[in-house]
Formats: sequence, C-alpha cells, structure tokens
Amino acid sequence: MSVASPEHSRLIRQLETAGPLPSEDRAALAALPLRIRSIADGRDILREGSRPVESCFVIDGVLCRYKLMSGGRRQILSLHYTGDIPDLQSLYLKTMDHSLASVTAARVAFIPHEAMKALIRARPNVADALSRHTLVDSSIYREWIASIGRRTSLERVAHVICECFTRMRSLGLVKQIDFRLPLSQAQLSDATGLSLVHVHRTLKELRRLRLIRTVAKVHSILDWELLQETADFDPGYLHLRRLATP
Amino acid sequence: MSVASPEHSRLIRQLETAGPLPSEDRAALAALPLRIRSIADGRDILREGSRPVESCFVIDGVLCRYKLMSGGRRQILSLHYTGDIPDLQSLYLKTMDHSLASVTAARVAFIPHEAMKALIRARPNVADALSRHTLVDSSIYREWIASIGRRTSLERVAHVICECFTRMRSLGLVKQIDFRLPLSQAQLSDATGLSLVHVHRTLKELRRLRLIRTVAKVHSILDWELLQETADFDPGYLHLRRLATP
DNA sequence: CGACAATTTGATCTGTCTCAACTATGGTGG
DNA sequence: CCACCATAGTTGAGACAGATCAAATTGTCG
Repeated sequence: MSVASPEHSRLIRQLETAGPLPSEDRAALAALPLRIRSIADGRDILREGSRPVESCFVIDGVLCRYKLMSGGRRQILSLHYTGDIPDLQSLYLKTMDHSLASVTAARVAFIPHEAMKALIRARPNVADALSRHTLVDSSIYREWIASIGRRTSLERVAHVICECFTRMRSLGLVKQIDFRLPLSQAQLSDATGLSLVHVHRTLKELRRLRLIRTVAKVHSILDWELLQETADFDPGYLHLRRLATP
Repeated sequence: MSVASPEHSRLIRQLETAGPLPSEDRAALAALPLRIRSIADGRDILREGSRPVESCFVIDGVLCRYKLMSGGRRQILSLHYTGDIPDLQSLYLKTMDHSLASVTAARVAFIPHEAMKALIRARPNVADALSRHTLVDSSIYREWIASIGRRTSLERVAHVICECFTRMRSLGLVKQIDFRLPLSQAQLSDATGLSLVHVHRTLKELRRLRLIRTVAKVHSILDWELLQETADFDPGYLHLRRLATP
C-alpha cells in the first residue's frame, strides 16, 4: 500500500469529485512522476504557440488562461485552483491556442504526456474522471460566455466573486469570514471584459450596496444570498459534488 | 467488411480529423445504433435541467447551444455543424446546464449512453478522438470568450462569419461564391452578445466596407482577406487538419 | 527613502442599447 | 387567388452604460 504524497493528493481529490476511485486507480495516480515548480505571481507558464510535452496541475495558488489580442487587448479565459488540470488539452492538441499564467504565487506539478497517455490507456476510471474534469471546464466556459455576453457590469463582477468564492470554499481554501479575492482589479477587468476603471467603480457599487466589504484589498462577503441574487449566480454549472453551506 | 451508412460516415469523418482510424475502430463506429430524427429550425432538442440518456451528433444542418438568463436574455454558446457531437458531456455530467436547439432544419442522430460508454472502453483510439473533439470544442469556447469580451461589434460579427465560413468550408458545405450565413440577425445577436438592432447596423457597415454582400438574406464574402483582418480572425483555434484555401 | 505597482477619482466621450415605428417576405386559410 | 398574418429585416431618435484620458493617492518592498 503506497501513500500518496500531498502533491498527488491534490490531483486525486480533484479526480474523485464525482465519487471515490478504486484503490488501484489511486495507486496508479500516486505513482505518477511529478516535476514540481514554484512560480511567482503574474508569470507565464505556457505561451500561445508553444508545444508542451507535459501536462500540469495546480498544487497551490491560482492560475489563469488568457489570450493576447490585437491592440494589446487581453482576455482572461478561465481561473484555476488547487487540483485543476489546465492544460490537459496539450495532450491532444499539439499547439497552444492560448497562454497559461500564474495569478497568485503558485506551485504547479508537471507530468510528462507519455505518463498521462499510459495512465489513460491503463485506467479507464481515471480516463473517465479526466473526461469529466474537461467537461466541467467546458461548462464553466459556457457560463463565462453567457456572463460576458449578456450580464451587466455589476452582475459580471459579482458573478466572478461568487464563482471564485464557491470554488475556493469547495476546496476548503476559505471560510466566508476571511475570503480574499485573489484577483487584482486589472485581472478582474481582464476576466470580465470590462475596463479597469469601470471594475473599480463596480466594486465600489457592490460595497455601497453592502454586498461586499473591502479592507486593505481583502474582500469579504457581507451578504452571500443577496450577492448571488445580484450576480444571477446559480452554482449548478460548476457540477460540484458537495456544495458546502457557508 | 461492413460499409458505414451515410449517417455513420459523418461521425467517422469528424473523428478522423486528426488522422485516419484503424479499420476495426471504424467498424465499431459503423456498428453504433442510431436513432435518427429530423428537426425543423428553431426547435429545442434538449433543455437545461434535463437528464439525457443519449448523446447525439449532427448529420445535416446547424445546431446551437444556448442559455436563457434572467430577464429573458439569451446567449448562444456555440454552433454545431455536420459531424459535431454537441452533448458528449451528458455522458459524464448528468444534468444539462444549457439547452440545445436547431438553428436551421437539421437531422440529428442519437446514440444511447450505454453504447457510447462501451465504445469508449473498448476502443482507445475512438476515446482519444472523442477527447480531441471535446478539446476543440473548448478551444472554440475560449475564442468566443475573447471575442465577446474584447472585440468591437464589427470585429465580433465579422468573426462569427469567418468562423462559420471556415468550418462549413472545411466540411465541403460551401464554396466562397454562394456562402449563406445560416444565422438570422436575431441569432447573430444572441451569438455575439449584441442587440438585434446593432447587429443589423454592423452588417450594414460590413456591406459598406465591401467585405460582404447580401442578396435576399444570402450573404456572400466579397473580400475574404480583409474580412479576416477586420475580424482579427486566426483559424488556428479551430484545430482543423486541412485548411483548404478558397 | 525611493520607486513601482495598484487603486482611486474626476471629466468627458462614444459605442451600443432601447424604444418605437415601418417595410419586406413568405406562408396560410378563406 | 387574394387577404391576412407572422416573421425577419430596416430605420430613426434619444438615452445610458461603460470606455477613455489624465492625474492623484496609497500601498509595498527592496
């Protein structure tokens, strides 16, 4: 009986979102060779156009996918927390169509594509769990498209806060009391498709409405029910197994 | 040696985007039980909240995923053409977090989840091809997020036209001459996150710029190079094998 | 302390939305 | 066969959400 390292455990926990895996599958995951890297905040991990030979998952911290567009415009495409596998796609699509970067300081584990492929062939349950993970990722993309396409700035900013809080809480990373939004206003603007200035004003409005409170850049949620309502937030799209109540 | 039906062929062709499959895999696909349905335009196929027991793929016509939001707002999340498998996700995520509908009149083939699961377990190459397909789907979501988040209305509308044309052309469904955009202005507005009125004005502007021409609702592309430039369109994100030149 | 990054604020501008018609177009039933 | 109706497209006027520009303030870290 091998015991999984703390790093492997983050991955295993992620893949068990839909239900526990048999011990042989857990053992196979625990045996995965990892290259672990610590990364400062705001650093690129993979660039658009590159051709990675490893996949990675998040041990600690927050990552984001983003695209750089003509005229220096930038759009954040997704946020990734402990256990997420943000570039599984490089296994099947050789060239990166976007970049991957750290939002906060982070630790990331890299797994050679060969090892991932072998695992997928050998362990169908793990393959299923990876498929499920990819599909939840897609579901979050859909919600972001809807959010950016049709929600007002107030709803959009509130929605990102709700999503971030819900995901971090489901990982046991926050209590409601001390929730710290890991995004700067500039990052929030790139995630919501708004201008930096307008994000600031929107946060101010959320404060005025007594939905959030901000002390020294640490945002706390003052009224979780009303914040969700304001954001038009329904956590169904996250497909979380257990939705802990705060 | 069994010969695949025309319907099965659409699926097989899709899964061979990245390269041909061994004949045993093709045979397994050709043996898949299909329930085929003809659907008029603008009909719902699956609704948010439902729990499908089949997956489906497009034989002919165009489908879309969409979400209905508070206040009657609607956002189209993706478009699907011949060979696409728009609800593979229902295999792994029980409850639909969005709806699926026809954009044009369409024919759709339904495959029981059981048959899909058995196929994935039995045929690793097919499983890989399905994974790849799902990941291309994700890649398109990313481009839409970037488009809706950061592009101007002119770029956005032009971008949808470019994407639609490129995808239909790669399927051999159009020649440049007679390209007919399969979306009404209302659908275009739901896909781009713009208002109907503004989409109309944007199309007018594209016409004024001599990028497209519209005769009896049929849009032709007048200047493909300049249209792509205007749209900030780079087809890389579609991960198409062969990019036919018009 | 100095310097750089992040936040804050004010003023102004504009892209896009909303509202409210009107006009083709095509299909349907009397 | 035509009158009618629904659907899709067209147009104008005015309002407003959010962008842009410019500058000040605060925080942070070597």
